[in-house]
Amino acid sequence: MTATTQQNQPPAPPPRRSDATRTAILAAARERFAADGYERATIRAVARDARIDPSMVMRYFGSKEGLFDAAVALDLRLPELARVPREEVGRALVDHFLHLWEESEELTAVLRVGVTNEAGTERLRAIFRDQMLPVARQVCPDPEQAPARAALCASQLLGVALTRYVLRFAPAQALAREEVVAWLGPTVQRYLTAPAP
Amino acid sequence: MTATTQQNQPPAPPPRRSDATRTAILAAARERFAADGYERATIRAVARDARIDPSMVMRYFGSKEGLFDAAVALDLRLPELARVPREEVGRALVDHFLHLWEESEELTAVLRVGVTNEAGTERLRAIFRDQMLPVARQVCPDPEQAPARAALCASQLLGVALTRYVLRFAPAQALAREEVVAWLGPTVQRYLTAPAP
DNA sequence: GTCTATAATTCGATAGAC
DNA sequence: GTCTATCGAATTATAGAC
Repeated sequence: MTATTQQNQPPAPPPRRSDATRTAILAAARERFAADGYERATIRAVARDARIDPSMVMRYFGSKEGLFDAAVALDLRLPELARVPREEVGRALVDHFLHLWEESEELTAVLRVGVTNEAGTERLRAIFRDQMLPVARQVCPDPEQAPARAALCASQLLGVALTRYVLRFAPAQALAREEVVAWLGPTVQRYLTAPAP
Repeated sequence: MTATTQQNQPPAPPPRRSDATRTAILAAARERFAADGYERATIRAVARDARIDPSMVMRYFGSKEGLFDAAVALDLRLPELARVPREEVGRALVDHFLHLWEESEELTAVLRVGVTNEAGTERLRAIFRDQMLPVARQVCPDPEQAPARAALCASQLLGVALTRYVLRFAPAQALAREEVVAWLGPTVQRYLTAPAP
């Protein structure tokens, strides 16, 4: 079945007939990378989950690294926080991150892969640099301190994700999301806006 | 050269002649697990670093998992903190952890492995349960809240180690250890002793 | 105790028929 | 676009000579 009925939708994405296969592969890849990390997430397993042939993964994405790059295009959607009052940005950030983490497996995938794969590490560094750092630059008093403050925020946000969603410490999972926000919100707020100690 | 001159030292460790090989293997294993994680840290590479034959590793430790178990016997030495005043335990904990992390590769190894290997995850959970939790029980006001407060501390301590020593975010590495202590000390102190929000 | 040789898998990647 | 078949390399683990 060829895509016959499309003549002019220049800005709209051209719906190729292979898009379904493509997205199925990517969804399966995210799941596997999140559950197993880079090394143990095999192309064969991804293909099995997507109910296609392993060689299709190679055809679509060229290599395992190409598959990872395509599967994890992480947008933290931090500009959504642009309109919260300056003194509430800590709570908002924590709440936003927890929602992000729970609504998709992409963050778990990139964290798990980032710990054992060099390309994954570089990806995490880029996300920090391009998405977290600008927020700190905008919020914190002295722009020169922005990198340090952003790094402190990242340490707490990644740390809670690590204990809650990757290592799954029982007491970390037992906390309700509102409790985590109430505890960590002031911490992140302080890292961003409090005078340096 | 056989160990001839030992007849009675019952409590003292019997210095077998193969101990040197054994410790060389373990040191190499820690290094490899810390640098590469579980999957990419091969027995062959460990043996090469220790300048022995790969089959010796199997003979000494039975399997790759046995090697990991033997290589990472993590003692956080937290009882050392028993005598610091209650209101300074936050700073002391952060300082202690940073020293631990910088003086050996064992913590990096167990964290990296814990993220992608189930046995490693279980090891990290055990360390949290047996070493971190008791400190919280001793310090925090309501013992019933100890697990939650210990989990919060772990999230910040593991988070800063993650960004500093594993992912190596540039701004996280640029911070001096004293700066990290000054920023995170109050955080951990609050997680342990401040009234619940 | 140490080493050689190799078994038994598993993986990423490729070639080519249909 | 999809699949079969397979290559070449790497791994853990074992068997056995010395």
